[in-house]
Amino acid sequence: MTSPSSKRSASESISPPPSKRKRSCSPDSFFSDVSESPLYVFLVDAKLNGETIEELISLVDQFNLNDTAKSQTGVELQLSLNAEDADIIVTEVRMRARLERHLDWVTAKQKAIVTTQWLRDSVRSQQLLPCGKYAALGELYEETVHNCPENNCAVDAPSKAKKENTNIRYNHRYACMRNSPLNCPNQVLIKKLAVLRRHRELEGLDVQALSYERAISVLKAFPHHITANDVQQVSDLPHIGPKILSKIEEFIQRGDITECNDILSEARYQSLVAFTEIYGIGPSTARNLYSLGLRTIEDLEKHYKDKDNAKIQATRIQAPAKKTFTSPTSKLRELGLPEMTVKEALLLREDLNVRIPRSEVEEIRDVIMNELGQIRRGCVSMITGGYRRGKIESNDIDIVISHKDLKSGGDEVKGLCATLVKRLYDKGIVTHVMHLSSFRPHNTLRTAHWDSLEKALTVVKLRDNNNNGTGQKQNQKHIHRRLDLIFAAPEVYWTAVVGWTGSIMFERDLRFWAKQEKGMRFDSSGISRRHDSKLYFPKSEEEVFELLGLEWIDPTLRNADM
DNA sequence: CGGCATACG
DNA sequence: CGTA
DNA sequence: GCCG
Repeated sequence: MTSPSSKRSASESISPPPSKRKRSCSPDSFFSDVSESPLYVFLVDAKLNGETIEELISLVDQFNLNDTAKSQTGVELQLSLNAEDADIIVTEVRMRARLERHLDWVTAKQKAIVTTQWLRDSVRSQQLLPCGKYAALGELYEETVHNCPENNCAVDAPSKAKKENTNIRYNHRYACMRNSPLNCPNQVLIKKLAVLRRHRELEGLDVQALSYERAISVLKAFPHHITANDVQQVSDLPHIGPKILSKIEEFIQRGDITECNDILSEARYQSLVAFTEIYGIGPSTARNLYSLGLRTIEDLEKHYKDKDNAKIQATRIQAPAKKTFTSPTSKLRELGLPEMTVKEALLLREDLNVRIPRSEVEEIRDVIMNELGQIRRGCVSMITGGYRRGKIESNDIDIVISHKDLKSGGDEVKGLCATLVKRLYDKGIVTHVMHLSSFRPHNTLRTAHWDSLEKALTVVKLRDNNNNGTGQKQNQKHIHRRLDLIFAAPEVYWTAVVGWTGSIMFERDLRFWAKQEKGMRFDSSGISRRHDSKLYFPKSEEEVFELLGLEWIDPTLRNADM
């Protein structure tokens, strides 16, 4: 999968202007007579095995033998021997560099470049389908749509000089192949769809919630404001099906979505949203509390008043008496750290819902790393999460920590997580520890993973050292902040960085892509091959992407969530 | 019609 | 189930 | 709810 020879750079090179082979749009083509000039199809054999090639060739024959198909489209298909003379390029290649080994970029831009699925579906449906959904390269999406034989008679005249083609990777099926900026031209629409998504999630309709999440993610990468003219293009996007498209159409027409307003006015929705803002209360618990008749945060406070030592996990209403959960208490208790209770989560709620400016994220990082420096030398760290994706304000702070020494570093960081957290707690910097994991003992049964990651989910509050001796209470500068510390062995540092940079949808699709298309397993503590569990240790973030066969995407373009 | 990320407590 |  |  490495490309040794053709390391041609991104510059457009040499080749003469390719013969502009434009299909005729003469009125003749509208009659059911098959036009004299066939539609030329070029198969890029890269990544196709012999069996697939045979299949594709026989599909072409099948199309030509099908009278319905021929009369509906008015063309025959003809395999082309070179890309230049073709109208449409069929390929399984998904990346520019790889494609450029088979045809030059200037030519590519004048063709419709589609996946093999386009051919399959076109033949099956006996017509030439729109290319948008089948564009093989996101980078050439516009060109593919424009050069698609299906529409090149219809939409030629008003071809507005489309220039804003710099953010072209937006139509891929996987979020990890799209450029998703922090803010996009369709934020208003997305915000309304997010209400539908949240509603499905709160009501336990996880699968529908996921669909909305994906649709939102796709729209997040869409490069321009959607108007009535774009409906076709939008419906061609992946993960936009009939249901969600109809919502989008409603929004285009009315500037609003009825179901969204209905949901927002539901008392139940409002309560569930409020409940789940408390750390440790998710959709299921929220619904249970609601069914007990509780409606407001005040109701919750009253409800938890007596049993104020209730652990957050104990909030379940219908205890499934069968399973006796082993108390997840042990680790914290060992270190003399108090557990998180609902009561405390309620007290923290206000603070934790306040966004954290970048400067304070850095301030906290500095304090933490200063403390760490006093117990271990040679540690390295990176702030990941929303901060790294460029957010002006973060919900929490994620710091990935490792050691600069690739060889001895694993031992250097082993156990460090608990040690550091204990120290920070004793100093009053860490006020709460919601979760603390240590190195798992090597599991000989499931050898796919080994011990490599420690993490602590904490709450911190920095001291306000603004005392001028009078002891007067000034405005408290610092409030409680959520801080996640992730300790990674040096070999998996970059994997952890990618894994903790997000966004969530980006991560899910990274793993999904790795599984579906690469037979790999990705988790923040390692990358491995699925069939033999061979492990990989990328030495930079770029190498992580390369290993997974992905183009590197800048962290600020990984904002695939709302 | 099955699958949808993955792991841990 | 909740969290990342 | 959408995809393969």
